[in-house]
Amino acid sequence: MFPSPMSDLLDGLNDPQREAVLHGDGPLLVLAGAGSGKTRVIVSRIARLVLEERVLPWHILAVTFTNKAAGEMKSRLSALLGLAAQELWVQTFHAFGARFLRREAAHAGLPPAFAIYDTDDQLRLMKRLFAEARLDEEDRLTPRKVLWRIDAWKNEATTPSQVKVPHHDLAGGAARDLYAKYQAALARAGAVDFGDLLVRPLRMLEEDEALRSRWAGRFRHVLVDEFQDTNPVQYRLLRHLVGPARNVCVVGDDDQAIYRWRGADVRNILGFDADFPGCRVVKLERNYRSSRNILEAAHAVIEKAKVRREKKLWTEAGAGDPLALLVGQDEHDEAERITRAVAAERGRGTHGDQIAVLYRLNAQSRPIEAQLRAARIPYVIVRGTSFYDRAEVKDAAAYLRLALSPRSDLDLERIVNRPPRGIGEKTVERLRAHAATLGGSLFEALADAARIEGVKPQARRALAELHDALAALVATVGEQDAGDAVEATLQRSGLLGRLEAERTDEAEERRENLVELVAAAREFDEQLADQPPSHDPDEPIPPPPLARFLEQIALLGEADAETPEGRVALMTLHAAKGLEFEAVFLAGLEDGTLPHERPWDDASPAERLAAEDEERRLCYVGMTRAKRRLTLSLARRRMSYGEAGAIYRAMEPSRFLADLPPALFGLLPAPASTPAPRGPVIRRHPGALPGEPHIEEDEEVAPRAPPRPPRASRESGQGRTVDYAFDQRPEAAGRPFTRGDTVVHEVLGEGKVLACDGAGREAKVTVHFWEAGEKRVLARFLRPVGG
DNA sequence: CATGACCATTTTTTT
DNA sequence: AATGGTCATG
Repeated sequence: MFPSPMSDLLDGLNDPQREAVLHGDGPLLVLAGAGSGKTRVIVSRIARLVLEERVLPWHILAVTFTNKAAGEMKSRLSALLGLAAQELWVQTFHAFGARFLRREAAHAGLPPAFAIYDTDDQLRLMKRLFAEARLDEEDRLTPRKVLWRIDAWKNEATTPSQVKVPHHDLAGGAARDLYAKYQAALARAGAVDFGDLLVRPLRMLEEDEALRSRWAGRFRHVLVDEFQDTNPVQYRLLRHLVGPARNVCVVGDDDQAIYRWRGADVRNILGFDADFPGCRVVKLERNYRSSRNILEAAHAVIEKAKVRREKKLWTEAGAGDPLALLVGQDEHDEAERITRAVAAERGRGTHGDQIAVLYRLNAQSRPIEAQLRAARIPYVIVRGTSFYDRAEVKDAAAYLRLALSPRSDLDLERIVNRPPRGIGEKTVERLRAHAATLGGSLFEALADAARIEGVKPQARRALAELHDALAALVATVGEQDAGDAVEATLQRSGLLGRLEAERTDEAEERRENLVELVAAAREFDEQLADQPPSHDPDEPIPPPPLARFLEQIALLGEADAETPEGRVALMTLHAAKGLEFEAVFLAGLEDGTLPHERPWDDASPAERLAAEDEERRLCYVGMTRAKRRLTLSLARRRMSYGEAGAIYRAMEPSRFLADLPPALFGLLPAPASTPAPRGPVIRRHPGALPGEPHIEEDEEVAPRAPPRPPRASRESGQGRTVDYAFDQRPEAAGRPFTRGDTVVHEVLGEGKVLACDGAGREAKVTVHFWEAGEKRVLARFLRPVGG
């Protein structure tokens, strides 16, 4: 007998996994703990639907939250289904929204090649509106804060006219007015922002019966990954897309809900079975990823969350290595210790790309990068964007968007004097005024440059030249491949010429970035060419390649770029969701960093608790990324804004550390005591608000502590232990423990070995520790090396 | 109008 | 630290 594709799909699945894959029609909720094989379940289920149930690929919609997740799913499906996989609708919610709006552009009142404004565009637009409304940050209202509110409104599908603001809330009222103006500006430019990608399709579906039934009948199966992170708009959108057969499968884990700040509502998953009566619920609680120590630790943290569904993952894996804790004097020292430990990890044969350093804030990556670079350890920063965030690339993108939709005033304002062509603020003001009298866009005013009042001949000529260049691009770009369009634009705009003329290293780097942009566009063209012709009868005429390329840039950043092999990955905890590594380093376990605290917001107590819960889940997500080894680290003090201020803030170890059972950590011989380095330290005086530090001035700045020797030294004995942690694992001690040894426990502090049996490869050690004035006993098995 | 010096502000987290 | 904005100067 030949193995059927089906038996391959089910091979090695446990019972609940099988149940989820084989579930027939009707709603299905899969509660999938970290590392429980959830992606495999979704992928196998989709493959089964296509292979077994003969569902047409374009009748299946699978949505994820991140591009990484979508990419992973697609590539696994390609392996199972071949070319058919390309016709599945597997994408992020936002990418789906964009696709929806492209199809229904006419209906939505959008140009077919509408632009997608990213955060940066949004901010610039809002600043412009502030300037026009002559609002100088009244009532502590800043462009950023307004955008924040708009985002929140959009997450709940609230239109400007639906916004309810109490009379006395002046800032709220102003924000609402700005929201209306902001939407009007987007409409004028024929653009949408990220929020619109979800809200507009939702409104269209809610308002148009015919459209609704068309889309509700379109997908025979809808699957949603990371369902715990859906916000109200996404959820309502989803409900419209689920057809009458109610074939909806959602997969998620309330313990991994980390997007509350973006409007995600865990109640979507907690109440799903109520919303879809008769829903089958499958729980995946067996973890296949991590050692038991790691799971225990993660569970100890998540268990303390105030609001959560009680559950516990289990595993058949062994205890594995103990956790380790590195304590640095400051963020540099922390980074140094992490780097040494990473080097040791690689020394044991772990591949670089199986090692990750995770942190709460992007800013934490800097010192770690510096140390890794110094140690010549190759690394990558995994971040949504970076390449496409560069100024020159954004300039180029603005030209490209203008070429597709010349009405986009925001883009025109950005590039009107880039490269510098002698058009200053005054000229732009006149241009704007002229556009206003014409009642048209800046581009139309530009066409009429000859008649703008009060512009000097020189500037007038510059305006006319810019218009000619843009008009030429507008005429050609729609017909071209993305690569050709980008190349022509870089030439015609003068962006490239300017950088070539400038003979500095910086200009050269910028020029290379632009060349890289052309290469990316060409690669995109090739991908398009490789795609098989669609079998979907509803497939509309595709928009110009350039428009699709720009969409990819807006939605994807460079996340799609292949992850370089063998490099240690650095990323935020948010970015790490859904990934796994042999060894994980979780940095910055301090109160204030993780859990992160925002001193400036005056949230209600309930808010604060909910926020702390989310930080806990974030910590949990980070810990559960690790398969075999988990190392936590912290800095005892941390510099706030850069080196210049030279102001440290003293940090307390994270409250989450206190939740970890001490026995999960390794036991080590006591290190030589090192005096704490002296330096200016900020302490919060009792009763002070966070963020209002008291600076202790009596301490002198001392050079940073010299790097520690990598091996534990033995001589201390009595000495007061300064660090309560030490960054070697037991085997690094180089010899077995004996009675009377002074040891340092990474959490409890210093203790003495009272009993010790077994002399060979394993020894049982009983140690007494003094913790907060209380004597505690710790017993553990250790495997010292050598002897 | 362009340029450069000086300053204030910034930090969550991502699509 | 790095960015963005304001102001004075050429």
